[in-house]
Amino acid sequence: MRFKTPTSTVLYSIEETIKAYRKLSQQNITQVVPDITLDQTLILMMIKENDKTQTEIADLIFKDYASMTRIVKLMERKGFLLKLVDNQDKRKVKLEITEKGKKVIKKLKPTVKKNRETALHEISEEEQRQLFNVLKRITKNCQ
Amino acid sequence: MRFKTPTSTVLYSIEETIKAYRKLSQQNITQVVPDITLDQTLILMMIKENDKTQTEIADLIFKDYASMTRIVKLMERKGFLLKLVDNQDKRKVKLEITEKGKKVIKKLKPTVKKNRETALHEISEEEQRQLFNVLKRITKNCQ
DNA sequence: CAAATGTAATTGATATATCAAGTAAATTTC
DNA sequence: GAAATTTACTTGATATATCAATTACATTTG
Repeated sequence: MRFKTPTSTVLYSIEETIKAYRKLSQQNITQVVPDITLDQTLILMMIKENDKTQTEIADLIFKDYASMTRIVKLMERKGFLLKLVDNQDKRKVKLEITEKGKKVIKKLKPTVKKNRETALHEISEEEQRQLFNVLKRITKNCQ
Repeated sequence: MRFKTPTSTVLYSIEETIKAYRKLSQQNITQVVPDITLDQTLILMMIKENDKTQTEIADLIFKDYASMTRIVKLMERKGFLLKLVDNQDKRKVKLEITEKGKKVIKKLKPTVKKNRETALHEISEEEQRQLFNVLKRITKNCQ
């Protein structure tokens, strides 16, 4: 069998797609809140949903812990959240959203929703299920 | 309809999958050639297949031109390739693989092939086609 | 309980992503 | 054919990715 050119595999469509989606998302987010990134937005939303530590949130959004530390530092600097030491276990960091952060979430929720709808326009539930299924299997193959 | 948590969308499976694949690929590449990245490997392989300019190769692998400039600079520093000015159009950069670069390609070709096979293990041709199809539609939706 | 081991997070070094602004060469327009 | 526009690439600034090494605290073991 001939060697396929790097971009002729479906794996590169995956890259292409996620880049296109991230670009769209960032552009729309910037129009509503100019000084926040897509990743920061997702982190804010994840904090709100749970009461997890920094590391647990990192796992949820597939971030390396080192990246997470740095993203959180920037978010703290921008006043979106506060880092608090967990009193039960002083190694752990709890993240608390500031008022500014809450306002940002409120403003961006519709944007995030719209981005997803835009991306998944006319992709049926069944197709999404299949996509999810195949992606999960590929992920497992890689682990 | 309730607002979905950021990670409950298929869009985050896409991120998860590509990260897992890149990690696997990088680990296997490093075992064979310790000082090259996955992106650099793909660029080398794309140069070999075509006779394209730097910008054209950037487009093929979905790289921003600024990123491409920097990646190419590092690759030149490591001796994998040379940057040559196109004499027909002096704005354009042609990329030439060095002997060292050629050896690297030869060594890594089986690794790249194996990585793809690992990732796509037991994903049928039909599933790959469908995956490709849906991903392309999502990409278009985002553009 | 002191030593060994494990865990959560940080830091350093290097690579890549992205946008905006800039440069130099080529092409178009008037 | 000089001025305006476009094209190919570069540079600066900032954000994120990744691995390895380190720190601080927690838990386990002997």
